Amino acid sequence: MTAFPAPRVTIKDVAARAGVSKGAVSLAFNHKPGLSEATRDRIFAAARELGWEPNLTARSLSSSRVDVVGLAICRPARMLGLEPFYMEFVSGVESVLTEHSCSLLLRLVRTVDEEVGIQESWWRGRQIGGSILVDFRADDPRVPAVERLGMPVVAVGHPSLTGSLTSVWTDDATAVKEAVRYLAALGHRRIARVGGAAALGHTMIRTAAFDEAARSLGLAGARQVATDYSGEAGARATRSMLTAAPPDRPTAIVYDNDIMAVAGLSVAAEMGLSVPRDVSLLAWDDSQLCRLTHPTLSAMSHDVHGFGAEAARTLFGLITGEGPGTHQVPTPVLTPRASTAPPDV
Amino acid sequence: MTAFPAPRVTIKDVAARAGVSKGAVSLAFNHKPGLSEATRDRIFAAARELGWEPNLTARSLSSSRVDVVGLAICRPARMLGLEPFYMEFVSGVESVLTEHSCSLLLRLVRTVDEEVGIQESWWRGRQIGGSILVDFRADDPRVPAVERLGMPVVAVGHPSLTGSLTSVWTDDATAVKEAVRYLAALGHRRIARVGGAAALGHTMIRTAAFDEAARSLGLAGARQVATDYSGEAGARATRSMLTAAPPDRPTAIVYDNDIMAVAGLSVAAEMGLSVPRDVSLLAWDDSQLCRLTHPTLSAMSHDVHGFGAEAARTLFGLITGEGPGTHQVPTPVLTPRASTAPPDV
DNA sequence: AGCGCTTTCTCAACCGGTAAAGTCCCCATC
DNA sequence: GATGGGGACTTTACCGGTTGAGAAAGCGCT
Repeated sequence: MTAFPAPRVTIKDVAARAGVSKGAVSLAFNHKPGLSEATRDRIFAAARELGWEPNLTARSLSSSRVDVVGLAICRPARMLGLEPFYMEFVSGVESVLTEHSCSLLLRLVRTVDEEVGIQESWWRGRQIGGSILVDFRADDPRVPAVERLGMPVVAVGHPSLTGSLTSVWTDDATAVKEAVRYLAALGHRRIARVGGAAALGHTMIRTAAFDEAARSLGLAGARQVATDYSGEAGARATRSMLTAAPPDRPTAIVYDNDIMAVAGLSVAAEMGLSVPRDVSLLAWDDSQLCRLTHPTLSAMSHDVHGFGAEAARTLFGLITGEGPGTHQVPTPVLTPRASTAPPDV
Repeated sequence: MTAFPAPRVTIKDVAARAGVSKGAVSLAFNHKPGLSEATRDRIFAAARELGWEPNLTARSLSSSRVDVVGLAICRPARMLGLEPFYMEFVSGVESVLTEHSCSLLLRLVRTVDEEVGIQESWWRGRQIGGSILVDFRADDPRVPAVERLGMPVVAVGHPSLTGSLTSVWTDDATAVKEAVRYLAALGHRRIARVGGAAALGHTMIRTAAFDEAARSLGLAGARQVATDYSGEAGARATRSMLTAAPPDRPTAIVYDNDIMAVAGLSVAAEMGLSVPRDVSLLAWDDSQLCRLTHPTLSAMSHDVHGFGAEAARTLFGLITGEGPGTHQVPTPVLTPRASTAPPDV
């Protein structure tokens, strides 16, 4: 990719115009002491007149700072488009990056291994100053890889999955238990859960928590399945659950995201079941979507934007020398709407 | 943002290990002639052993190539999360970038003016080799700005909006007319349209096309409103349209995206109206969402992934010296599903 | 043996900044 | 009146690559 034939202005031009050395220009633009107000002003004026901004490439070469952070997301494109989660997460990340005039390098990948390669390239090629890692799985290959590289990263996931990496996480287990307890308190005994991708760590955590909650509440009819997070999979899972003979049919279903819950809602409608009379549905992540359906979807709400922001903040802390640690963001809370009610006995 | 205290290996180390000069290493890694097979192999072996990859920062400094393209998206974060369009678009862009080992610099902005600033900074700071511009409006300030900068960009939008910039566009006007003709052919006379943000160029184009189609078909009851693309706005618009007295009430509604169509569907349900018997609904962009509702939503389908890919391809063409031009991608086509039917007279 | 031509590498300048060390000048101090 | 200490800049050496101008070596040919 070659540059356009545009006469680009450099620090030298600015220095010449302001009648100073380029060192002085550098000092001025980095707000370092050692320049008089007058000179500083002259330099800024010259820069403004010439439309100059420091070449970040050159800057990071000599100062070995890189004002870019990486984020690779690994999900099939088809699914990504739909999951409100990521865009909201990204927007949270950006909100913090912007304050530090830092940019986000985004990459969609197909596999974790591909991501490992990307992250290595980015880091070795000095393209990024650090990275945010999402979607951890058991024995995630990214953990040893980034440890080996000595690359600053914040891992978005439960500390049990992220090894020694600094992590930002939300207490999914507690949230799942709250969801189950809520449905049980409404009177539901046969509660089902349509989970996300089985390989993902937080799915495993939620699955375990669901089992535990069901056991501790003595819910014999609890069951759960893993999907791929897609609406189709959610619809399929719901259909399969709701076609069971009534004594086995769940009276409440918890979904791992909102897309699947929406799909579940329409499967219920298609089967002539009324929500919440015949079956209660509870979504996860609570994007705008949950308020757009009829009935509106009860959900475990989660400040995804804030989650992203916290991840970015933590990354900055790490890069500027704070030690590693784990940062917990608020646990998703139940937001009851119209899709949950006591079972119709 | 300072680098970690990691002993990073440079081209010099590789050269030393392979017993050659750094110029030789550079030749090898850029696949340029002038090296024997044997040396080339030795160099690659040394690089592999040391885990070296060329520092892209240094490379772009000396070669003035930048393997990064920019994309700034201007929509309130709240809305972004939901619109499947962007993530799908981005994934299309990425699919092409990846082939060129190029990365995407993403930024979410609040206003066009902010975007102008970002793009200027990116370009002047040599952060990007070019940019993809989306969401054009009338007299868009980005057009003169990037022309002045001489920055390679591809504008995603109708040529009438993008001035002299190379553009990639889809024929929304024809698609709108097809939608209206289809509904009219079903027998609808009172057709409404819930449009997107009025300030956006493609909304204006669709609005004009809708008017023209209605006039040419002699549909007296056609009407349309502009919204902000959000589900809430879609719900509000639908509610206001459907509460009109029956002789004025539209029997079919076209939406500018799928989120609003989903919202419209639930408003109909909430009002006790049956879709498509009492009212037909037609969505736009046709993401997975349209197949998840009950009834499923008829939609104007659009290969958004391919749209993004074409934009990226065009940008590469531009950067590598192809002249400007306009590239049209396929017009959205009608995909009838269960939400449209003849009106119930 | 001498000449020209390749092929294969090396060398050194340069890209546009940063940063540490150095220069100058002015002013206070003993 | 010499000394010292800052402030305000300038100089210069990098950062880690690329690039074009040589240089050394090998080879065919007269």
